[in-house]
Amino acid sequence: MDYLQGLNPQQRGAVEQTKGPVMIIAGAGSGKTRVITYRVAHLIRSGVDAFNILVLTFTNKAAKEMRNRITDVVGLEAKNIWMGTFHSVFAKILRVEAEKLGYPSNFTIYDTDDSKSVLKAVLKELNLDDKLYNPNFVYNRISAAKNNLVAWQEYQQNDQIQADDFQSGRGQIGKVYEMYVQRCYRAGAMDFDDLLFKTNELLKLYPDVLYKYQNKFKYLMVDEYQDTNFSQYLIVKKLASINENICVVGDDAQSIYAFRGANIQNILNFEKDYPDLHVFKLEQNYRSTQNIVNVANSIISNNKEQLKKNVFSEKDHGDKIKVNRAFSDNEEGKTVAESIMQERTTSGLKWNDFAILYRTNAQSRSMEEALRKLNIPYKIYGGLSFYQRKEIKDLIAYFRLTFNPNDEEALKRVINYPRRGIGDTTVDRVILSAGQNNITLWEVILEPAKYLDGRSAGSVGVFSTLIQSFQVITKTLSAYDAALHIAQHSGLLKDLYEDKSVEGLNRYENIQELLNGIKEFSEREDIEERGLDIFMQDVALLTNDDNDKNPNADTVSLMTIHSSKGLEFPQVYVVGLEENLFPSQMSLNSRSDLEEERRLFYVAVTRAEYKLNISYATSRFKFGTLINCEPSRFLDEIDPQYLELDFKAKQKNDNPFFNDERTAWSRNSNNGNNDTFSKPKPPAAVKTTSLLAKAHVPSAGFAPSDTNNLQVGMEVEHERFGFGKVINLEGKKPDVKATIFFKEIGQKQLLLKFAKLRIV
DNA sequence: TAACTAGGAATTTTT
DNA sequence: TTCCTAGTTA
Repeated sequence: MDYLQGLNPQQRGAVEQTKGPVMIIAGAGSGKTRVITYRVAHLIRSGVDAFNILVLTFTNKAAKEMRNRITDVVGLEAKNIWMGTFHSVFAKILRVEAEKLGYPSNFTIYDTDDSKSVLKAVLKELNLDDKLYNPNFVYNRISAAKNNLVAWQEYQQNDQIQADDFQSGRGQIGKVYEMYVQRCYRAGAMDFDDLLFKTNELLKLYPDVLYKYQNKFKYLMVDEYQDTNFSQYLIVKKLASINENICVVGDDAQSIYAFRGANIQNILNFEKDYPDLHVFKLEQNYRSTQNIVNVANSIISNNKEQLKKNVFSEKDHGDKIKVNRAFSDNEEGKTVAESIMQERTTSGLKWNDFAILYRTNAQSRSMEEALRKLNIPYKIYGGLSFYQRKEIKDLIAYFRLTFNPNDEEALKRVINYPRRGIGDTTVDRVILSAGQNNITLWEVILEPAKYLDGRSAGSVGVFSTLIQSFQVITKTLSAYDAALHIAQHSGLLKDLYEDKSVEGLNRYENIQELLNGIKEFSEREDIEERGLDIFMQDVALLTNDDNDKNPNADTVSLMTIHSSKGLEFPQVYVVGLEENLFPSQMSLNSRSDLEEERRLFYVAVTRAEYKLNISYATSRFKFGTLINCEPSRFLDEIDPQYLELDFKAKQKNDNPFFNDERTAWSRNSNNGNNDTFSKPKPPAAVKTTSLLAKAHVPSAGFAPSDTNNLQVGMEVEHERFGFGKVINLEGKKPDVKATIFFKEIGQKQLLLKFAKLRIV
């Protein structure tokens, strides 16, 4: 049991408590993965059959990493553990049991794009305005319903839900939900939420099936439990209800997916479900310096809803956290890039020791530009995943259609790509005809002469023959040969090959890469069935990092804070700490949303090992227009003793202006320093507040003065830059240039004919 | 049927 | 600002 050495008492307790319900509260950087892997290893070493263990994660990456690490400890036996994402594990079970629910076992899994496309078709058919019935909105509403196990019938009957929908003028959502479900069913397709929803249905309707899996999975572990939704919660609860050997691991402070239906109460209330629960708190942070951990703690202490814990670090105090203020988003990028450049030269770090984290993807642009100017290699994580690229989806749609010709989304995608003369009009006719005759689209296509007029019948006939030929060849060819055949004979490969643009070349290479992936799959020896159909079963559940070409390249990492969860970097830059950006404007309406933003900030801060830089800009471009920004309220919440303010304002004592009345500088008390959201502050914090001067709010009734008689030494107010003193005037009218020292942002040169100045 | 153009929207996103 | 979609025109 050598692996037990080197664990702290809490970690060891969590590993050794293998019986009964266990909750592990794992603070950031507390060695969570290690504990889970050792715990599973320990189960096996203690004689538990690996076949009886189920480990659920949220990402493929986490599952893969965990399996590798368990293999390191217990060897090949690790292969027999059921380990994977909620979606992949239950998709696997659903394929076995599908017929009980009226689905084919090779049902298609619709991704979000497919789902939205179905919704658009339904909205169109119901003649609903898709401004009001925004497909994204409707999708989220239906998704939320499914995640809370509200079926469409119930949705339509629930007074509260109906009242909400009617109040927002969207009374037809229930009807849309119903039709959406029927469309998916007709297409032999389940969406992501269905994989969990239908699993619940299965376990509810078939007690024998439930019993079978309860006995199979005698030991359950769930990672990132704070991110489970109700649907997931109930599956886990049911499966565990006989043996109650359930261990959940999570950190309520890092719950950042409530907006997708995650229910933080699942972890907060776990004790109520299992009164004889063993709780282990992993509180020692092995990742970050004390300063960083303390900053994180001071942030999260502003949240009301949380489990008590005391995260601490025994590392050095480390540097204080630098806070930088920039004039603009570009300036912010420049400062970050220069800082990275300098840090790397002085510290001997590699590029991939640095990460830039932001709240929204749009912020990457200014960072990228600045990095490019300094020739710093970088990589943006997130964005469009490999499997979401158009060309990949196109080819996969051919595969999907081959195995499940009822898959209408796949059909619509490829029926006229590459172009074969089947336009929208023809497709509409097919859809209409299917509706009139109460048959599937595929059945219409199989007999075009019967349902369509001459010209379109011909081209549709060619298409159906093509797909049927694919159905035949996939029966005999290997996955790779079949995939290549389809890529070639569909005309897709040729179409891409003929596009000689850079993007076209890229697309062609992506297809090659997909084919290579399939080739690898066909040659795998650890699985028996290696047909293209088997490859296809999981493909909808693959994402981004399942296809990272060279994960070890030495580049600076750029990503949203959401995608940084679980990662760590020696030096981290968190940018854009501004009101309405972080916290996001959309989160300001409710305490729970704001608390989620704060947890997000907590996640960002705890990514850093020993250097953390935070920055904000006082102005930035948003949708093409320059807007003023105020520093984030989160900055005020940090205990200032851990901060180092890295901008001009800190030299304020040298500045004669600061002897003036303070009122003009410090923010008025209801401005960001909102007592509803933050605790009362010690005096020190108030002082900091004035340092983090927000963008200037013009005095009431601000009106520009006539500046013809402006003299050196006069005090002025600028709409954006605030109050300042004229230091110099040069040039002839009308091109007089004034040098003004602004109290808040420092020296600026302004052309009087443009500048809107009020003489104070 | 296909290419072009103008208008509108634009957090976060493990599956 | 950019990106996407829907509508228009050739």
